[in-house]
Amino acid sequence: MSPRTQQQLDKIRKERKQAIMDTALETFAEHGYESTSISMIARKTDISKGLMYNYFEGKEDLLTSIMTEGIEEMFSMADPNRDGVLTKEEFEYLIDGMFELMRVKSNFYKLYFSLMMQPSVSKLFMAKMNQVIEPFLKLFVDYYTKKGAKNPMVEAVLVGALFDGIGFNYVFNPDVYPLDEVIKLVKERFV
Amino acid sequence: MSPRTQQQLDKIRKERKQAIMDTALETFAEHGYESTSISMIARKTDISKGLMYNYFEGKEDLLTSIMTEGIEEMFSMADPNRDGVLTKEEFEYLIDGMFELMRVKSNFYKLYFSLMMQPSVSKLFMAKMNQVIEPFLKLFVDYYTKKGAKNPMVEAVLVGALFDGIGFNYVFNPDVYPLDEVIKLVKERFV
Amino acid sequence: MSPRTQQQLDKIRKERKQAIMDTALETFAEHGYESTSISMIARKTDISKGLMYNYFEGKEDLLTSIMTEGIEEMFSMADPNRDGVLTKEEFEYLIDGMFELMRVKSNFYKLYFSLMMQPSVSKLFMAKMNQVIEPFLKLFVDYYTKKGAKNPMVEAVLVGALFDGIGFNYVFNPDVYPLDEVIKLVKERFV
Amino acid sequence: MSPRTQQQLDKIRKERKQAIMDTALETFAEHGYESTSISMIARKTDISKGLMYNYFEGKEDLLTSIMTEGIEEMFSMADPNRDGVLTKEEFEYLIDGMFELMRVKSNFYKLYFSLMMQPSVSKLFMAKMNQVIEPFLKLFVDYYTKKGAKNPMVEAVLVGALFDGIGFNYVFNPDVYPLDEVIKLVKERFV
DNA sequence: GATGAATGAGAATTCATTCAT
DNA sequence: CATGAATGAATTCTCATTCAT
Repeated sequence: MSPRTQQQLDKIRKERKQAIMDTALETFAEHGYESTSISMIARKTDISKGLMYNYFEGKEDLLTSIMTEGIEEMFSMADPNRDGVLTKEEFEYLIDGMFELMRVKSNFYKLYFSLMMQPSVSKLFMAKMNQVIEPFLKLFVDYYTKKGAKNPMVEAVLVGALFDGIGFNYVFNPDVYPLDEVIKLVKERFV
Repeated sequence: MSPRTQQQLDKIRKERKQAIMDTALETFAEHGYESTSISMIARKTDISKGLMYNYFEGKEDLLTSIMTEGIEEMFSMADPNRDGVLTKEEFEYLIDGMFELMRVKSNFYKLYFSLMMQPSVSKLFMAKMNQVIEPFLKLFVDYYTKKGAKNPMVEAVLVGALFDGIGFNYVFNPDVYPLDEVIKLVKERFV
Repeated sequence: MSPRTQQQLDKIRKERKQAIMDTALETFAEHGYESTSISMIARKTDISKGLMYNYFEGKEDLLTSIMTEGIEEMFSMADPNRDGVLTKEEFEYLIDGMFELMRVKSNFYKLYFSLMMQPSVSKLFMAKMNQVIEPFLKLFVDYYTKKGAKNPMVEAVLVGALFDGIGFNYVFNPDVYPLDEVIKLVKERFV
Repeated sequence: MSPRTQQQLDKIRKERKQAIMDTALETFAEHGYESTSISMIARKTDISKGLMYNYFEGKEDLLTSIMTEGIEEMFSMADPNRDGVLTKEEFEYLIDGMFELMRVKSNFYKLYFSLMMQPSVSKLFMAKMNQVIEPFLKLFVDYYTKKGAKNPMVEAVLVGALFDGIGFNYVFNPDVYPLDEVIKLVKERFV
């Protein structure tokens, strides 16, 4: 047996780190951050408690890593800044993308929503999330401005609230929520 | 010398109990249910930890009491069942009532939202809240049916999501949120 | 209404004190000393917690009072020292008396046995109980000496153990224990 | 460097667990189950409170483990079921074994007796103990039947009470109790 | 890297006792 | 005399984190 190369080690490390984060996200989403113990995550990931601390500085670091990754992923997947202008088709496409993200990353959204509710925790992520949200808001404002809305800012805020509300309702009841039809209606009414 | 009369005792009990519930609601809303300790509440209410248990069976009972009271208040304040039919004016009035409630009881809403995010806790209140929400949903469906909407149910669900989303955004940023204008727009767009 | 006389007050006081002790004995016997709370006793006796402390200095004092009373009662009821000599008939009579006492005062015996098991507590009562037991033991020794037993002391000790054992088994299973037949056999074998 | 092997871990766990159980048995026997705190046991075992919960689910589990072990040990050491029949010699041997056990495991017996006194706890062990006691009782009944006793069952019950009583007296005064002579007399009188 | 034993701070809860009324 | 609100110390238990191996 030749010893593993540095690259192999890096790969293992990266994969394991991801495995921990995946399990943790799932568990945080299911039981909440506070109610999830490090032991639980370690057991589910099939590693020892001690090893967790080799990959993350602690529980909070684990949470931050998950959230950061999720936010970045959101940012990269749904980056709207192609040319800074939104056509009708692009708006619709963006809406689809957004809700598709919720479908695929529903655990992330669950966690996100639950963290937003705890101001003491949320400050950590608020800033980051705002970096994601703001460009969208700006796009919306531009869109409604161009459309000649009386108060484009408010219009944009309303759409933002709508996305949050639908997401919020959907991720906690994915099985019964009529997401597709709701999306269709959103498009009719807000695009 | 002589012991307190029953009335005096009742008064003390009622006031203390309310004081505890007020502090607890505030603290739960600020830090979340899990992250709030009984000690914290006791300290803030300026009573001993032990006394908490004279008034509530435990942390969960305290939470339940707060939520039950809040839900009942909500129910009584915003009871829509006058004649089971919603005119345009009544719909607008109802919207105003709803958001007024959020303004006044923003801590309750914060707590409500945060609890909904924690499956472990939420089951307790889901049922109760649904009793409150369902009649509204039904009213909305009727309203949109009468208005001749293609898909009244989806329309109602969308309004529900909108209320959640606005509430959610508002209670966590009450100072900067343009609530009045958003409400106005909701009325224009959804009534 | 004329105020109650001192005698009436004394009577009330005495009766109430007895009522507390009765309830306490019952509850201690049922749940054990440690597991019985002052609140529980107060509630059952239908008085306030505070009043308990008007009658007893504390939980331990209450226990001591109960035990002292019980032991004294035992002493007075089963006092064998008529002339210091035990005939066969008297021995049998004494045995009957003893077990009759267990039947009537089974709660006291339960408590007694359970306290004896906790050396830290028992020291308090050991001394007192020994004052009760010793004369009996002496009587037994005399009896067996007169009967010409090889080792009267051991004989007496054995009878003592037998009484304890039967009592112990009986008070914890009074419904199924064949007390009468066992007593009969004890007499046959040991008188 | 390298983590401990499974064997090392097993050894540590087994030893620690046993150490805790030993201390706990001693302390329960001395102060009673209720009056013994986890802290007390941890301090005596020279480990942290928290570690207790690595080895036992809680105080009750600790008690159950101790009792189960003790009962099993009793069962295995004093198993009378060789051929289901008891000769005179075997009976005497059995008596010796029983009291030898009391001598060696006097703490277990103390705890056993004290638990039997607390109905709240006792139900847990009553069943188990009866499994141990019943075969003995049956043996005794057979023995006395064969001996032609008028009422073998009562005879057996009496012997049972005697064992309890002697044990009870002995374990709480092992230094002064004339156990050997009492045993001798028991054999003379009951074998 | 990897393990899980071990710690210690802190959580919820209980309860004997005190005391203002 | 009587009440029960109030306290505070002690109890059981949890868990993030450390560390010897």
